Amino acid sequence: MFALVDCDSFFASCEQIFRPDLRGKPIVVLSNNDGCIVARNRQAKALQVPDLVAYFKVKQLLEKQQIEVFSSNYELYGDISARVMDRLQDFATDMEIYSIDEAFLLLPDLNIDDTNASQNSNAYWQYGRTIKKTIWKDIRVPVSVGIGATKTLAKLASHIAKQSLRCQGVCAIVNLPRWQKVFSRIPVKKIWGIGRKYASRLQADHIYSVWQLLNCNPKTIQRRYSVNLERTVEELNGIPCYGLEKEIPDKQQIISSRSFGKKITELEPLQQAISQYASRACQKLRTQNALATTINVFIQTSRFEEDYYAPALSIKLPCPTNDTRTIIHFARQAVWQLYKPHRRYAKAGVAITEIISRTPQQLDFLAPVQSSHSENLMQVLDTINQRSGSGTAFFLAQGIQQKWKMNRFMKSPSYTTRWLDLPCIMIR
DNA sequence: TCTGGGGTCCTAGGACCC
DNA sequence: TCTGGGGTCCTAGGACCC
Repeated sequence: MFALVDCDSFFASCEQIFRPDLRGKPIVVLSNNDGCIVARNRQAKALQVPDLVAYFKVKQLLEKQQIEVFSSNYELYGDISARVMDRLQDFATDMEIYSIDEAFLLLPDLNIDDTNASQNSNAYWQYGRTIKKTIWKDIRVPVSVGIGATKTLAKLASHIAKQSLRCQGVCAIVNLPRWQKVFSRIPVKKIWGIGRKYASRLQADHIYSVWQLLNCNPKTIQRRYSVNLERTVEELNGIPCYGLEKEIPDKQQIISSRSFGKKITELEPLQQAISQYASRACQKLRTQNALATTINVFIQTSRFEEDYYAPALSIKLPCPTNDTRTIIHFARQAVWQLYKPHRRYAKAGVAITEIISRTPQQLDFLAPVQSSHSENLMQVLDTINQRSGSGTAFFLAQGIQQKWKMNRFMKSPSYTTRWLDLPCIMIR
């Protein structure tokens, strides 16, 4: 049996750990730059605060309802997540960390009588309750637990666990026929793997509820929709199509992008921002010991304004590399080409779209290779940032960070050409 | 004035070859 | 010049997830 353990409104719950006075009160957490709402606790949802809505649109509502608002703190959330995952290990024979706030657990055999479905279901429910109580007791994070024979059923169970108060945060789907009534009332779009588009196509075919989809012929579904949806139908019937994915696979692409707090119209700040993203992407690249062969650079004005301008440029690198300076160089060049003046840029980013692993064979094959000087410099950079916090060591191309006064550099006419790949270390 | 930041997989269609 | 089938590879776009 699989269990899906899902932290309840995770970011909000993390904030509450340090603000126990806010327990039972409505709170929301905002995205980067406080752009929009990314997490709401149960009380905030009850007050009709919508998800992923622009902050400015609901600011008044939030103030009127006295809803506490937090800027996001991803380092903190990562830390709490690691503690939750660590604790969950004790309850599983195997485990997959699915996202920052979710994990699939393969449950141990509970040694129960297979012929007695209701006893069976109760045993799993009790087990789920123990998980929930333990995580709350040890870490003060509320979780929901869904249990089922497949990942899709476990997901569905966790949805039911969150919806119904009677579940007390835990739902075990053991004997499918008993769930006909409940499944008939749940719309298909609540199923893992079914989004807006599939839901409306299914609706056009008069398939509305989970129970209806469960009773469809998988092969028909495959022909009419896709193999994925066919697998979903199988999984709903308790036939596993997906196992635990234990190993974290190396990323096939790495994206680093941000919306700006304030719109940018000038070229240089845009290039500094791009340099910043290029640097982050390279850092991620090096942690998986890989090299980039192609990057994609994009800049965008706001989608919400007229005359939306969102060009992108894909660049094949002359040789595979993970040297921040090289990627910065090409990324800046791309921005220079894409840039048009008199526009208000709202967002930019760098994506490393083609990645190769840095195996010895690859390096032999792919000459010329990075110099050892480059390797050493990147290692020093990463080590400093690991030990002293990210952003401690960087390149001048990324712009002068924090409160640094580097007027002499910045005002020099040759600043952009001569010192761009100069490494800098910030002294705190 | 202010509107997230990541990812994966599948499929259809075009280019090209025999 | 037109007609035909079978196959692979690549890419863009669509759909989904958190």
